[in-house]
Amino acid sequence: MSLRVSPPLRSAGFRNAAPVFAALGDETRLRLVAFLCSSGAKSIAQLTSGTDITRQAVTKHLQVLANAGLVRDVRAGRERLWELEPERIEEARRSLELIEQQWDHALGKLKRAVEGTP
Amino acid sequence: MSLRVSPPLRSAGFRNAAPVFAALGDETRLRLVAFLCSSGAKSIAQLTSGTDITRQAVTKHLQVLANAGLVRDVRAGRERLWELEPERIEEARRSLELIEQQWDHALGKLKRAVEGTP
DNA sequence: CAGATAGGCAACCATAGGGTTGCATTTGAG
DNA sequence: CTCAAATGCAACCCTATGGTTGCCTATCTG
Repeated sequence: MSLRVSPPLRSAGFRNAAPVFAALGDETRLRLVAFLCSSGAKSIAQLTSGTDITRQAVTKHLQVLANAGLVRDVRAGRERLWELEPERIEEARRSLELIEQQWDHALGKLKRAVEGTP
Repeated sequence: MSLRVSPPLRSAGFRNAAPVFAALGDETRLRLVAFLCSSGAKSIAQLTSGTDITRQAVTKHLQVLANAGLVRDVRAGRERLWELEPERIEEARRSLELIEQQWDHALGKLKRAVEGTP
């Protein structure tokens, strides 16, 4: 056994999902994402305001999110607006969905049998 | 603006999702999860075999996954079997779903208008 | 019992990651 | 033109993290 993953998971380009999850695996970044997704494009200063961390820290976080393809920047005059890139979120969600499906396929039958569902 | 997230996202206990994403944000751990989800419970030795890393490294990864609630261990004689805990996967998936919904709510109208959908 | 198999514990190492401070640069507003 | 706002760049700090090696413990199996 070589941690060989079953075909459906492999074909899904599962390994590519790790950087996205890693980017989402920080509370500050998760807040940034949540904020951006509900409020549209914001500048760095706007995103920093109300936080207890520095503007540079926020910039770094945005950079991480950008490298993961979760966010995109748009220059607007002297400010730089950041907005969400929902495709990657969707990709990540689908990856989790695939895992769940695989799980159901491998063990769900037993579960269904126990629960008495035909 | 204080990175104040909108009510639906807050009520979802969004911050709790960060550790789960962080745990999934490593390729090795992602493989472990994928493998466990498709093959059921495995011992540490089984999970290590076929990997280029050490058994102790695998143990550490499993510990991280366990701390995030993604996996659970069951003692069986002299070996320790690890199995997936799909609830957290489901939680994480729902978090992403929420973000997407929020995004659609905030900007989807514009999108739909552009695409000519009534 | 003896040996091999499965795992636990702990120290140690190197690098990445989250944050900060300090200063330079671009650009909108008077 | 001048100044303040919005960023960019870079060095630096500390801790977390992925990984290793070495050794000890538990437990099947013959």
